[in-house]
Amino acid sequence: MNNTLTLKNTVCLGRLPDFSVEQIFDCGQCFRFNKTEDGAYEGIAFSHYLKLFEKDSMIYALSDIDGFDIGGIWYVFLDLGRDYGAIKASVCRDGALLERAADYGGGIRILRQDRWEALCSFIISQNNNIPRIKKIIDRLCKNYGKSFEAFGNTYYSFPTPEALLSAGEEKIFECGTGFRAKYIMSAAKTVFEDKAFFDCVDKLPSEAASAELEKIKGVGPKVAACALLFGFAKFDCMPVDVWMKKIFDKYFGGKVPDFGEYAGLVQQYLFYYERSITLNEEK
DNA sequence: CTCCAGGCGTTCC
DNA sequence: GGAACGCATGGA
Repeated sequence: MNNTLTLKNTVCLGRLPDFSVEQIFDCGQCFRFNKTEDGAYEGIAFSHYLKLFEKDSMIYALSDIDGFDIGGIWYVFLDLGRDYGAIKASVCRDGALLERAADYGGGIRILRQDRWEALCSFIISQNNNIPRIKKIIDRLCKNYGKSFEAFGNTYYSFPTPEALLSAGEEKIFECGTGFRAKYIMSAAKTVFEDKAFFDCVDKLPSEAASAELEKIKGVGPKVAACALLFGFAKFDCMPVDVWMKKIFDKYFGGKVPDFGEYAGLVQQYLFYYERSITLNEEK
């Protein structure tokens, strides 16, 4: 990458409270961002390139498009308009686990991802691990996404439902999706045939929205919750999987607590906290 | 070799 | 209603 170009196009976002680039992109909520050699994170969202890094407690960004001002695509994507400090103060009062988890992952923001990408990505995530999920999505994008140039490099957008439908189930299977290929096709078909599908889902309260998504073959409560949290910013949706059930069993006596309005965010703090501890123990 | 990974559909009782 | 099982794949 051209260094002069990088410096010239980098914008400083200032000191962002409750904002950690590493935590945001390393907490398992998105699959198209990776750490660079120089410790930044870069990736593709909404068919554009974005790179973020921290220096002297300041956040810097590089993109092939503007959008960091109020209402811009990165402003929305990074959820810059939300006061996470206030949310943390209002939800984490158990004095123990939740407090520690929110403190540990306090820089997490729930990214407002593309709705189709979120749904499709978490269909792929089922019975799968994060490195392999990333590889599969990368293949889908390279094969069926639209290419574009940014800073002298070629990147690929996430494929549209139409592009995947045109490719056909066999080709999607060949990207390593396995038994999920038919699920991806059914989701693509639903979204392609009903242009208002996501807008309808968005208008529904979370429980009804989940039921609507679960009509798609291969979408269960977990995939629906992830899609609604990360694609629709429905913060009360809590993606409870086998992993989280173990945590609830360990700390809450097996029952899944009701974390209320911000259950999804609280769950993400817990997920990141417990997972990081486990990963560190393995090292 | 077996086991597991941010699950879900099917089949059985 | 819920427990058991298969599913594609690759890394540990």
